[in-house]
Amino acid sequence: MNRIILHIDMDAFFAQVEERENPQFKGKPVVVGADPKGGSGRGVVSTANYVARKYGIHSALPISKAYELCPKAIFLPVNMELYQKVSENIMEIIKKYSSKWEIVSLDEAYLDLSHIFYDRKKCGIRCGWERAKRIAKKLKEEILEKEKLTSTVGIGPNKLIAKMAAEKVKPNGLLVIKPNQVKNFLEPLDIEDLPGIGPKTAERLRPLSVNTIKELKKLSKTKLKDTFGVVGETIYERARGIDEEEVSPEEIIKSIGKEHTFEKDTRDPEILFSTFEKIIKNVHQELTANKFSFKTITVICRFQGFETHTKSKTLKNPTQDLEILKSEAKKFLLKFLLENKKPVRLIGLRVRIW
DNA sequence: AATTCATTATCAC
DNA sequence: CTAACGGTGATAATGAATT
Repeated sequence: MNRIILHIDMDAFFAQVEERENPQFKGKPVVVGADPKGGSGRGVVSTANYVARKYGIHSALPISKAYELCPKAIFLPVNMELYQKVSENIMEIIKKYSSKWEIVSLDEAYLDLSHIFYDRKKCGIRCGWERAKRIAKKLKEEILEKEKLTSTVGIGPNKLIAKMAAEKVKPNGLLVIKPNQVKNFLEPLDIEDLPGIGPKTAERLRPLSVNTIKELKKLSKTKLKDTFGVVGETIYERARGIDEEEVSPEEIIKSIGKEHTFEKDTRDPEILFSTFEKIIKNVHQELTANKFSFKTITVICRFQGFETHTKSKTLKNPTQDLEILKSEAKKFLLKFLLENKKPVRLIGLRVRIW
């Protein structure tokens, strides 16, 4: 079945919302994320607006580096409640454009517009893509009108192409890639532009003289499968623009967790255990609020130097008992401290839902 | 021998 | 000291433990 899939992505979402709320920020570099603390902050950048990006600041960049690149930027904490509220409004708008939608995150969604091929007699199959483009313009306009925020839309024959198209024309862009354009669109792109190829995978491909998708396509399915396993096969398909993933709002949570990075690495048991206690309670709270039981408990401990370890235990039977969670989790933390004498950077707890 | 469990690695947002 | 590196969640690989 031929499809028309739309992907919409809000431009520098968190930063743009902050700019909307504080018009005096317009034209200035805005960085939403951890507190830089005069250069000693430990977190990362959540979102940088496009002015800040000119300084080389981007998502996931350590906030200390961001501060170094542009100390005069406006640094703001993440106001998640605000973004959540704005996101809900936007998603309500998006959902009106097709009954087949999928919310990916606070600022991203897919729409399946395939129905426009059929639902108007006088419009033959030929004009489907033109109509999709009109719809996208309308959607972008409505969001700008009602929420005063710009977005970028990509349209393609599947989710993969729609997403990659949007990625290429940010910010405030609109790009339609029809089936016969997929090959030319993909081939010149860098391998890291392909969803699923991150820094590690790219690092292994570049020495093989594989830097573009065109070059990636020279590798056989067998070679990719042997080198990268299941992911390798997916990469093979994606490099050819093949993606059959449906647009659907499935959302089955499989695990819940909380973690915390300390301001300074520490071995102080008071700090470690009181923080861990809060984490445990938070996880349990989340659990009971959703009437979930858990069966597997995983404790994460990251030491100085970023050395990260996990310990996990699967219970005989699923339970909701806070006391079991507490005692098992604390046992693990204690073990970590006995096994490893380094100061602790992060502790975390995750449970697999039953 | 097959399945589950524990751990690490990688990716995305 | 020469990188800096959050929080949340998913999935896969691999080897060990269990059934």
